Amino acid sequence: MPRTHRPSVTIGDVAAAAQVSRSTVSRAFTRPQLLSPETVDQVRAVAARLGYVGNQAARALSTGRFGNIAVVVPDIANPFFPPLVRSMQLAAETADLAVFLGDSDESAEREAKLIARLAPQVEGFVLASPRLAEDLIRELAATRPVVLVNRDLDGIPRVLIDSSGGMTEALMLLKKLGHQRLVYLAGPRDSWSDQQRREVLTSAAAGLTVDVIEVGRPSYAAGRDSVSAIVRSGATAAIAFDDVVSQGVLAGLELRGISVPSDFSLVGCDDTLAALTTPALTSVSAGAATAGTAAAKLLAQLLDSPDPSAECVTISTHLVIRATTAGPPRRQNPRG
Amino acid sequence: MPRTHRPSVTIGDVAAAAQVSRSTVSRAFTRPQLLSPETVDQVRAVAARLGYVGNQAARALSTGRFGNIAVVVPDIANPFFPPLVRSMQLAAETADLAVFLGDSDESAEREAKLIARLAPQVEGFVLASPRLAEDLIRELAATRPVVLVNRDLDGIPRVLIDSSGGMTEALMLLKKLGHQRLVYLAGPRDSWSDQQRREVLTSAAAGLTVDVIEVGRPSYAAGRDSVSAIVRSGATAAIAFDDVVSQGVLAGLELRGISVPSDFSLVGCDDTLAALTTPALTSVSAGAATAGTAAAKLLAQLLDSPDPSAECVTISTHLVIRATTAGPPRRQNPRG
DNA sequence: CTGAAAGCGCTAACAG
DNA sequence: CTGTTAGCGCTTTCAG
Repeated sequence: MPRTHRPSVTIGDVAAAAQVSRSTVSRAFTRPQLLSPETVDQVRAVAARLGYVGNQAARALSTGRFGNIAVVVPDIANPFFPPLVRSMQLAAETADLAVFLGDSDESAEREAKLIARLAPQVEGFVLASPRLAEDLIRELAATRPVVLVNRDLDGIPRVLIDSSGGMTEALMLLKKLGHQRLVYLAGPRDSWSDQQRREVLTSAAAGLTVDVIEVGRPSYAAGRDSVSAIVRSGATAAIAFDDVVSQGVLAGLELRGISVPSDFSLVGCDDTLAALTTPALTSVSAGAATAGTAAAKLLAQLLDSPDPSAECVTISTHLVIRATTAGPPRRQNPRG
Repeated sequence: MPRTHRPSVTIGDVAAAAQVSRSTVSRAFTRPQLLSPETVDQVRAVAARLGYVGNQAARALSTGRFGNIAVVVPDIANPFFPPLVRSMQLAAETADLAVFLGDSDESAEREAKLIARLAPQVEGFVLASPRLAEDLIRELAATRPVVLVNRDLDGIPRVLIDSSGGMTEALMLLKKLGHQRLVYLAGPRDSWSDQQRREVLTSAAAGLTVDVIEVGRPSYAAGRDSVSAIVRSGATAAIAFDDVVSQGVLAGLELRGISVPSDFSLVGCDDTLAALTTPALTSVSAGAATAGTAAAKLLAQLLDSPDPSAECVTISTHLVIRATTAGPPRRQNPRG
């Protein structure tokens, strides 16, 4: 039955070359304990020589395991995610897991579609900053292992980057420097990170006045355009939802001749761009890479033994002080 | 033979319930034209009622088609790649293709491993800036459709971002501004982009003197550390292999009290960070997103009809002039 | 410890 | 138009 011809080396080829049965080859990889060490070595050597790579689809058909996971992010072009995805992929590789990437374009609907499309070939999901409704996530998680990143759903394994440490430090620093009034440039409302940051800032303000300015989808332009509102607020410092927004603010400030940090202080979040720019930004570190590794490991472990006890790993943050923070200007308002 | 039990409804269940053969069920989904409309409707109705979802692995095993492609990049954390990957994934989605992501960590060896691992579940590859040896790429391309990005291998479909336009413009601008001596901060030798840029700069120098400084793996630190060599060269302007290096140079320059652009002019490449920083960088646009879309479309088309004529789409570049370029400093110190 | 044989769920000739 | 049949490449009882 001649069909689509795929010239790849199969388990049969290896078996023939090694003069053993197919089963033996199979066992050499999946359950070497059942074979004599010499056989294992020999078979593996032959396999390596031939460049044999197990056909995952066939394996999956037989075992129900695909050896694939999917990571879906709202926007891979957002500098927060690449390190996350990267470390996840590297960690997945050591568990011999291949990874699908889904970019939902910040849309819950597209996220759902992606998940549905990927689900039949995937053993588990890593959902990074998912925009999906809680019940849909729970529904998915009932089906197969799901690890959340930066979304706090009780009972579902998750890794959370806890901004509160860094945020509090930022608050303290600003206070110590003498600022009294600041603004938070808030991110998307359905982002857990934003909710957390917002809460820390408004509840633990430590005697400072902090106004919230909504910038919507975090972008450079959004940051730049928020400057007039910042100036209007009379604040002498700002904390931005992320470094991209922060850069935008920096640009907007320069445009108005307000210089940082002498006239105005600025703190970003995530430390994605912060170290790479001039001036270097003060920022709350995020450890996205750490989170990625943790998520992959958590998922791999879940696949091995579907542990019902949902783990939650928390990654703490701290403030990295660079060049954009200083005391408030002498005059009451920076060029009002 | 009781094995891993997967409670899912199979084609057989549908066939039984609908009182038809398995083939009929199969055809109802894959080639409805071959069936009477009533049969199709009936089968589909039963399938829907039972919640039947085709098993991808089985389908793939039988047809050799997975509906999956893979994109492998040297480093997804390098800001050049996320927009590329993103647009590719979005384009792939419209062709109903799911995408695997591989990060080779700039290693040809890991790249080969990833490819081998992914190959059995993938219909085609997009290899972005592959570090792999030419013969290995050709070997793979003989097996299945492969689209290259920024690697120029005759006979293999590829999309090339042609820097020469932008580079030449940069040269012209710098010349017009009065610079006479500049340096090129060169990237990795096995990068096609670097080779191309290097050649344009050294061959089309238009009467300018251009020295080449090797920075190795392009990074912020590499750029920053190259500043002493730049100063030593006596150049009044630099073109960097990419924006990350460019940012590093900017930082290194500031550290020495050399200000940009009044004392020194700087041009980056790829326009990845350039617009997001303060000061905004003059940079050669890259159109990574355009390249991603083009690559995905090319691959999708190749999958439909394995056209032997290897297409090569070229994306042209231009210079985006921002704040880091100006004329060379005056010989004498300006007044006071 | 190793081989033989029976499928996993699906599709694709090939009849009828 | 529809059923029969023979696998895709792998794992896994079950014998030996």
